[in-house]
Amino acid sequence: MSSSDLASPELGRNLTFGLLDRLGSQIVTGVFAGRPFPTEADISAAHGVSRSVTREAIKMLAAKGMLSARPRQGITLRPEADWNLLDPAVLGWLLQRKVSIDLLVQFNQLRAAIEPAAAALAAVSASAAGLAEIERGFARMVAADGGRDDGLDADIAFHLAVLRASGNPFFMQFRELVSTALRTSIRFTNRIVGRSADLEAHGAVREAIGRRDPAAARAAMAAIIGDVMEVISGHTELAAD
Amino acid sequence: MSSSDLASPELGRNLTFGLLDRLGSQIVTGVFAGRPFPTEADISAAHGVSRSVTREAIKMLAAKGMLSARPRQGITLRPEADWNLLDPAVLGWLLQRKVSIDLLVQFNQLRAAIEPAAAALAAVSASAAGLAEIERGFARMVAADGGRDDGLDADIAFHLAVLRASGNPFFMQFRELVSTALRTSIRFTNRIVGRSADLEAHGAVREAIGRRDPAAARAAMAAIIGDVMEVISGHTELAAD
DNA sequence: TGCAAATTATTATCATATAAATAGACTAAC
DNA sequence: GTTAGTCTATTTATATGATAATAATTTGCA
Repeated sequence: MSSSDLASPELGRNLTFGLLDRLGSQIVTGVFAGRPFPTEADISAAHGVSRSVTREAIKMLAAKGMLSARPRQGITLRPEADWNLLDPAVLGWLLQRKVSIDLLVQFNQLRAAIEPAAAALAAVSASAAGLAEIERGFARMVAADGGRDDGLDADIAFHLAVLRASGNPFFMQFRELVSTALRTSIRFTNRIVGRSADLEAHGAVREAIGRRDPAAARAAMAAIIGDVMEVISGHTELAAD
Repeated sequence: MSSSDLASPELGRNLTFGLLDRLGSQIVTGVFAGRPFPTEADISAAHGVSRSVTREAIKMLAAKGMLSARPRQGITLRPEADWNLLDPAVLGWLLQRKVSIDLLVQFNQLRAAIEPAAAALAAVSASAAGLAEIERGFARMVAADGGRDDGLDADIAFHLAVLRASGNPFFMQFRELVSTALRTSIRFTNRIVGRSADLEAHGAVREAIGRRDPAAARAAMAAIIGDVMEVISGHTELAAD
């Protein structure tokens, strides 16, 4: 029932965040799909909390584009198109609904758009600190060398370092999505992080950025994600849902 | 003092949303930069509203990643890296701080990553309805033909249609950013929407998507944004801030 | 000094009362 | 019969006061 570890760690901190988490999950999993959304009073009663707690949770969901409240009309579910999907909490709830291949494909389509561009930008404008962070991420991947536990974390650290090195704060917004995609991909595909081909590809990104070659950095990053995408689509028929 | 027209239209609907808007603006414009964030009681007093209103506004800002509240510790400003920059409201506040060339460049770097990818996806998988919407957007641009008022709206409609036609809901998250970037670019650069070269470029996107040619669609969209970027950087030295 | 307990400042929660907004029904005027 | 106005019921919006939980700080003690 609790949300994925991706979502903000404070989701269960208190009654309000707990209710937020439960409602967010329920909304995303379609519990309120056909029927009218319950009223403030109903929610309070159903979850055994005061109106203040309910109202604050509702307001948070409204801030994420999921609900809207008006006098006499009540609380209404906003269309899915209005949800702030890149919000880490929403992303977390989304994974409870469907850790489907579909969602994974959509994640990686977005990664395929963002990460090569970030790599190219990083090649042009990464600071020394940014380059060092990329270097560290790669070193960790090398050290983890294959199936070790740290391999995935190192992989994530590397990709986040590239996003950060782009210098564009909007690109950093995708860190949760990228982390999630990597964590989820690996679970679904049993891909071995750090296997030689993968390591080589990451090395090419690191090298191109260090060499200040945006085109090569872009291409190398695109290759990494293309590989992932290929593995995923290879599993499309297998995985049930 | 009121937020940009981009931000949710309901920002001034009631006391809570009004306070949300004012606090969001103040935070983004750096009013609380050096000093500790005021307490719940201080905010209530300063804005002449009850604690409920204050708490609900605070909770909404927390939901957008901007604030965090804990007993005894008080309300704290979260680092800018945690803000949900793609949230339409945050985006709106951001434009009040600095409608700077910097921000415009960052917007268009993101557009350059997203929109060509969306165009390529649309070429592969757009539905008939999606194609029709793109077609309508382009027709509107042609009809507006040059400096007419509808030109900008038509331009925006075209770009949003491509995002939607991609079929990936995550790409649709960028509609506010794209709309804003287009509206802002035009104000900053006096670019004439619908001038022949621009129209031609948009026609190329439409045609490539219709022809189901992802590579051409990607290239044509990239060209459009490359043009905008060029005009913007041409103004980099001119605009003061 | 170092640890434990008391203090205190602040948010979290609850309960209750009143106000405001609005959808929908009803009514009256033209 | 259609329009505009009015009423009413429902629901959220706002206000307030009391209590609980939390954690930083201070105090007291060994």
